[in-house]
Amino acid sequence: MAYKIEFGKFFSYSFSLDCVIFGYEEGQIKVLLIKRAIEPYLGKWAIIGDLVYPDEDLPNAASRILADLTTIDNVILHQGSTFGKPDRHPQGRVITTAYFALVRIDEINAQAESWAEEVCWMPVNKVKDLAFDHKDILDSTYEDLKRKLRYEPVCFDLLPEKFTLNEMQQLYEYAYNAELDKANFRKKIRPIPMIHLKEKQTNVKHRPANLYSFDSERYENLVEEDSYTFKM
Amino acid sequence: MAYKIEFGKFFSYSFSLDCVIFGYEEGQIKVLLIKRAIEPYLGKWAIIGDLVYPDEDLPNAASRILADLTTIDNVILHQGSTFGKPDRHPQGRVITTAYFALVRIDEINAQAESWAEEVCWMPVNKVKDLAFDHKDILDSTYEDLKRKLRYEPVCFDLLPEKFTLNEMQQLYEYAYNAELDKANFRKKIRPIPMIHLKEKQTNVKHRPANLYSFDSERYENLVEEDSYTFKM
DNA sequence: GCAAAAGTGTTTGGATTACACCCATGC
DNA sequence: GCATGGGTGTAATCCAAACACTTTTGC
Repeated sequence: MAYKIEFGKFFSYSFSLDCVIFGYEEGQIKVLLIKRAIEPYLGKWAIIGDLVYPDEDLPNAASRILADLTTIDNVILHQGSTFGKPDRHPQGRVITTAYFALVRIDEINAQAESWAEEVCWMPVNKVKDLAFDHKDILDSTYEDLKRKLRYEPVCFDLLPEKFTLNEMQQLYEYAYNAELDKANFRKKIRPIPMIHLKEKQTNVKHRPANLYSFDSERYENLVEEDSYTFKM
Repeated sequence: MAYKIEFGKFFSYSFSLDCVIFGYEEGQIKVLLIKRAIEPYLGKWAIIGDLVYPDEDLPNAASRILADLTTIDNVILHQGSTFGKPDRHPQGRVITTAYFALVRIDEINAQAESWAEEVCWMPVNKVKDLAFDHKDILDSTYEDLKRKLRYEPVCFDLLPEKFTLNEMQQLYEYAYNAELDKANFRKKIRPIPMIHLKEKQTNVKHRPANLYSFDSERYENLVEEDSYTFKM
C-alpha cells in the first residue's frame, strides 16, 4: 500500500521532447540534427530536443522546442514512442517522448539557435552515434515514419510542392527498400487525388516529365465522405 | 539560450504508467478497471496506473504496477501513447504513458491490491467517466489495440487457448464493428498457422464446432523466414 | 423432421504482377 | 539518329465479395 519512497520524491523527474524532423533530398530520406553547444554531450550531434516547461502542453512544447533551436515554424508534429531508461540522461531522471515531422528541406530554413551550434541534414541510414539514446529514438521513429508513409498521404509533405510521378516512386522505393514497377506504381496511385499540372520538368536532358501536386482539399472531402482510404 | 526558469525547477515532475488491460468475454472486448481507495478521485473507477520509481525502466515498471494493483503477472505489455496536459493530475505535473495488454479473462485472476479497492471488467464501449483523463487514454489505446489486431496475431491472446473459428470471427466483427461473411473469413485466415484440434465444442444444442489453437511456434518460424505476414 | 449453426464450393469483378511497347526530348 | 528516361497497354494471375449450398447435432 505504501510507497517505498516518500511521495514527494516522485516529483523529482524531468521530461523532454525530441523532435525528429525528416526531409527528402537527392533521393534520400534525411534527418535534421543539431550540434550541442552545452554539456552534457557537448559538441555531439543530437536530435532536436529539450525539457518541457511546467505549464506547457506536449504538442505546444514540441513546436516551441523546434522553433527555439532551429527557427523552424509551422510544421505538423506526430507523436512517437516514449523512452525512459533510468540512466538515459546523466543529469537526472529524464523521460522523453519523440515527436516527428515530415518537411520539404528546400522550403524549410533551419538555423541553429539557442544552445544548438550547428544544424545538418544527415541521410537517415548514415547516422552513427548520437548524444544520449538518440540513435535508438531515431531508429524507432524512422519505423513510425515508414508506417505512416504506408497509411497516410504524408509523402507529399516530403516531396516538393510540384513533383513528378517518378520522384514519388523513388521516395517509396527508398522507404520500402525495394524496386517498384513503373506502370504498376502509376496504376496504384491513380485513385490518390492529385492535380495533373500543365507544367513539365525543366533542365533535364531527356523527355521532361509532367508535374503533379497533391489535392489535399479533395482528399479531405473523400475521407470525410468515407469513399477513400489511402494505402500504399 | 537561457531557460526561463531555473534548471533545477525542471526536475519537479513525476511520471506514471497506465496499464490498459483488454480481455474478451461474452462477445465483448472489456477493459480492466480499478476503484481508487485513495485521493485524488477517491472512489472513482480508473485505469490501472501508478508512479514510476526513480530507478525503474518503463517496461519493468509497467509490469510491477500491474502486479502491485491486481496481482496480474506475466503478460506482455505494449507501449501506447503519452499524455501530458499540464493540469491532468491535481497533485502536480505528471506525464503518463499508456501500456496495454491482451489477456484471457478466465485465465487471469485479477484481485484488488494496494490502493485498489475493487477491480472490474467493463465492456470497452460502456465505459463512461473515469478518474483523471483516463477516458481519453482508454479511447486512444483502444484504437491502438484495434490496429494491432489487424497487423499482428494478438487476437489469440484474447481468445481462449482452444477456440472455434466462429468465436474468432465474432471477435473481429466486434473490433471492426462490421459483419463478415463466414466463408470468406475462413478463406482469409487459412494461411494463419493454427492447429486443427481433434476436439469439438460441447454443450451446444446444434452441430458442435471444431476447436483450433494458434500455432505460435510455426508462426515464429514463418516470420523468421519471411514467408508470411499476418494481415486481417 | 426441424431448427440452428457448422462448414464448403462457385462465380464474378477488381486489383496486382510481369512484361512489352511507344513517345518526346537533348545532343 | 540514338540515348535516356517518360509514359501506357495487355494478358495472366491472385484475391475478395456475394451467395448458395450441404452437413451435423439436439430436441
